[in-house]
Amino acid sequence: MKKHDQDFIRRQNRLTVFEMIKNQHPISRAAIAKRTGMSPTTVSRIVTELTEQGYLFESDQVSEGVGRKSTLLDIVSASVLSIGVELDRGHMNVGIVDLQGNLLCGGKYPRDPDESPDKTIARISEAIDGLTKLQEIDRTRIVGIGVGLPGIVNNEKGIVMFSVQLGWKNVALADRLKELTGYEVAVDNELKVKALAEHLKGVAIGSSRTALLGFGNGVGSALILEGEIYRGETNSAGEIGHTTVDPNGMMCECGKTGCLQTYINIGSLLSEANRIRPIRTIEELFEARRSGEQWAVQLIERALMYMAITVNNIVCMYNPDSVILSGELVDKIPEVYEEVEALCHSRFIWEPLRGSFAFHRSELNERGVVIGSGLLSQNRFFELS
Amino acid sequence: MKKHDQDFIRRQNRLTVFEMIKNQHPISRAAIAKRTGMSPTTVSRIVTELTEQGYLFESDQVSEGVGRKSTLLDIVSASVLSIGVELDRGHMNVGIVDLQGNLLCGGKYPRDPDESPDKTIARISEAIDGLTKLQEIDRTRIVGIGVGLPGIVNNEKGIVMFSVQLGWKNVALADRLKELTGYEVAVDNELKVKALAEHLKGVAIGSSRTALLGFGNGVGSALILEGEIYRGETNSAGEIGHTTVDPNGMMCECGKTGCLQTYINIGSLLSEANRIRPIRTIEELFEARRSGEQWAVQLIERALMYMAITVNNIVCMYNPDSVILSGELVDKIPEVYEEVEALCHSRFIWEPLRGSFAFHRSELNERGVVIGSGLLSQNRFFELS
DNA sequence: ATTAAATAACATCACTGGAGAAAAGGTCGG
DNA sequence: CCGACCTTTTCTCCAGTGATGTTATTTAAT
Repeated sequence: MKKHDQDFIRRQNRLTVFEMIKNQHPISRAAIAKRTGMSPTTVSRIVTELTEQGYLFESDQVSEGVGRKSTLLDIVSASVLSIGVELDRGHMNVGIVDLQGNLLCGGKYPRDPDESPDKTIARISEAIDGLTKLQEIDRTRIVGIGVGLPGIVNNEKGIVMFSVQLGWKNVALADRLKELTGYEVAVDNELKVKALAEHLKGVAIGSSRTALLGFGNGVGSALILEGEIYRGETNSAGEIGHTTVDPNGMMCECGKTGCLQTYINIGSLLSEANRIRPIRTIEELFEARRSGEQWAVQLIERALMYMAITVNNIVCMYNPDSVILSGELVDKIPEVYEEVEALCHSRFIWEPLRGSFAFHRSELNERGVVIGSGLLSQNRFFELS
Repeated sequence: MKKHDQDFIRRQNRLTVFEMIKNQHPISRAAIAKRTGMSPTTVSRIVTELTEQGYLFESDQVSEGVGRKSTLLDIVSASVLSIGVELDRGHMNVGIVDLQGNLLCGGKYPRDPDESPDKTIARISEAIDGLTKLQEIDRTRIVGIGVGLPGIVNNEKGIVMFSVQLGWKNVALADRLKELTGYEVAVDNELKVKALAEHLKGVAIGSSRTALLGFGNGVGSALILEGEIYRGETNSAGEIGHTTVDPNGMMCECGKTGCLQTYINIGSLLSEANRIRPIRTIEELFEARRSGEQWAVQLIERALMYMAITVNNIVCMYNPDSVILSGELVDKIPEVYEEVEALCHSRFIWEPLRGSFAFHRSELNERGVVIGSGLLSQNRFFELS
């Protein structure tokens, strides 16, 4: 129910042109006009404006057959920079991301799981100071900070509602970090920004409906619809960790029984494994399976089956065009992706939907959250400007 | 990546004004201007135009305190009519729906489950002829036909991909019906249009994210996002009947095991019941439970539990602001709604999401599909005009 | 006299379309 | 073989269209 006026048109068209160049560079003015349906005049005017603001440059002259050469336009990728932050229980990652989603520089910092929010926020700020002091970075080009973390986030107000992994509850992360650094801060759930990154710069470029699944210390999913993160009413959409997959199953920390996460969480798998014999890491567990220990075979096969079931349930409900598997389990253990995919295709996907989507493994891996957070904050910036 | 131009603005603003009057009638020009942010001039101009086209009329003059009286505007509800059709295995419903979602007239017609598509389509056409011959109906105001049916539908092309209930596969319903009647035809899944009806005229007015669940001969769900049906890639979003809820469960007709529908389908419940003793209808089954027959208690309680689990899974994935229960089971058996709601609130909804959504029972009941189909075709009409 | 609703006349501004300059390839006659 | 000429394409300039917004005016109530 919002009005539309000339200003809206202008901003929208500017954005359309900019996005098109960002995604399909290098490209000529004429090609943009053709593809968007705008008149060449309009495109030219917008391009002039964007060039003056330093976002674009004319990269080359190329002959398209007969006629005047077309001048190709390209993005000045360093014209907009943002800082991406990944917060997790035991570590944090900070990086500087450019317009094209490249990680210009970055660092990994350990974090004490019991660290207070204030301490962590201060250390993020220090890390940013450190990175931006590197000479190549033009600090005036930084438009904001994005933070991705596990847990439920109020993304509008930038508040971490609660995060089991961080041990946080009701932390006004955005406000405090903005106070400290002066930059605009966007906060969101890690899987949501990771999905955004894969959609914009990873394996799901061009997809209209991307579903990303994260199998790791938590279990979750995220959905990108027409380039936008689907959030739901309280930004909790995709919290599949507590969907019930077996009413007779184990007790979950949430107080229900048979939650999905009790079957495929790394923590749950390890604690189950330790009923048999001491197992420290998930790699050890898979090693035990490879060497044929029956209990490990059973435990892991059950987990893999539930992962395939989860893919099916996601596909039935979201009906996406791309499904991406990600998370520690997928990144660290090569067979997880392959076996889940095989299970899906052979048995667990409802037949009418087989082939309705592309199956991918995360391409950006552990850089996904940092890149996604950075891109999120850039998106926020462009929406406003 | 589409251009925005003045024409787009104009259409959009016209629609905005029209929608606002439709939803908040009666309302004055000034109030519309305030709420949309448009200038009074623009609103006045659009109102004049819509009035000339016969969609609006000035209903009353009301003094809002000091100052000139405001003239209230209202919808001419009969200015746009459409035909809603509900197709099901054993019957079909046809009705005429006005702008406000009122069912002006309608009829129920039996259908032979083995009837061929051509026969059914011909009978729909006859039924429409019958209804439109009623004198009160201004046939020139009818803008199209909407059809809702169980099954997977290609809504863009109006093709019924397949429908177990109707026994149809690859039927070009829209094209054939358009040929026969001359009207534009929109086709969609019954739950999707039912959700649309509840969102526009039923129990979920004003909701931004409505999830509707249908428990009946099939099991399904539909999601309305910001007033639009969420369809997914192949218009199959929300097909929860074949999400897996118990990998060790019963064989489903789809070839997988433990599909949700094997637990709560009316058909499945009856066939399970008949292992014990002959049971014809779902009412009989619930009667058996009320009289304390243990097998019936168990069977039904299991079903109710799975319904609650389904609500939880929907809530976790879609994170809606409203959840609507509908379908034959809910409509015919009063305790289903109450018990499922009780189960949800006491045990089955993940704690952080309790209270994040409103729980409703379908308000339009068996008229929902007819009304929704009619409104769908009206929406289609307004998008184009 | 003041306030609010509706309207009329005028102003603003984003896009369009046509004309024209620039630049390259193709064609054709000498 | 080569230069003149034509065609095609890109891009820009300028006037024109049509949407909304602004300001002033009329009407009606406190």
